[in-house]
Amino acid sequence: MFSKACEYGIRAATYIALQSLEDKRTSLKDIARETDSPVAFTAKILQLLSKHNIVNSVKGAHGGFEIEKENIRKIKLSEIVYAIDGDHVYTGCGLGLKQCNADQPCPVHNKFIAIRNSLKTMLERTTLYEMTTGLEQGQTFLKR
Amino acid sequence: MFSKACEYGIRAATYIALQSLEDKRTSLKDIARETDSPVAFTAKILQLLSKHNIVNSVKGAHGGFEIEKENIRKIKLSEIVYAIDGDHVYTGCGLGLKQCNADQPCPVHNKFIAIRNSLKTMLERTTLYEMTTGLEQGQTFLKR
DNA sequence: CATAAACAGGACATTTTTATCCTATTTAAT
DNA sequence: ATTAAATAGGATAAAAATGTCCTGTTTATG
Repeated sequence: MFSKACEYGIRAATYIALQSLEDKRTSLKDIARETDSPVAFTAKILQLLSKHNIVNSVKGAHGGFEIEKENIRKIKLSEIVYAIDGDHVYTGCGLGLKQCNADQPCPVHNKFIAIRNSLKTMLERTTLYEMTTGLEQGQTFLKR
Repeated sequence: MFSKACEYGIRAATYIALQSLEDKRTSLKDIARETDSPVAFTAKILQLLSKHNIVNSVKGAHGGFEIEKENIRKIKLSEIVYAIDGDHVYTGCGLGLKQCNADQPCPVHNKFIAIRNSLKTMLERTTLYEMTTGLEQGQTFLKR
């Protein structure tokens, strides 16, 4: 569904959100450990998320990553996916045709549209905040 | 959604089905041309589909690929996807966790399950025959 | 001011996916 | 029998994705 980079990105953003809710800034090292992701690769992805203003990065000693509390309930999964994987998930043809639309559709155009729309809707409706609920109580997990 | 190989595979199988409905056996060369796919790569994919008994390959002069007519209405898209991409589409965790299930779910487990189930159902319900309708009349396309 | 902790980013390495090439084998037709 | 048209399959190449390393810069703190 998503690239590895995107999977790591969602997990990282979720962990940062969880920490930010407790006013804790968190370091790359911690993020990678708590999401079971490769450190240096995660660094690249966080740079991306930072450039897209999804996370704030703070340099220097006591630096790290954080998300403004008020944004945690605003940021949607769709924004993270878009920042990392682009809009391919939403727009690309299921059979890989370059040109595939209502006028010149592939044989499964409409069926794929339906699936993709539900995926799109889901991603657009799911907030980072929602992602964090359950993590504290060990009901959901970001690694394993 | 699917790998390139799988996209080519679905397009190839659909074209072969279309030809087989008219009792025409079709060659790799034709398939690749009519689905705008790389010839040699398509050959590999057709070997896979042949091993999975989705298409029949006939060697030698006047050889090529075909699908038994009675099977065209039986073969589902899900079988083609499974032959090429395996079951990853259905089973893998949306956030890439190795272990993700109802007991130890990732934060979007249920939401992904829903999407994937609708994808699974769609693939299991769509037959190769259904893929071919519309191609003749230029209502749907396998290239472009 | 010096030091250590932390991110930024370029360069490089590895792995996977995609794609090509070549030779062998099969088979119809002359 | 020979030839030409096909697929099979191993080896190789190219491209993309994933992952690592190193140096530079920033910043809090002693």
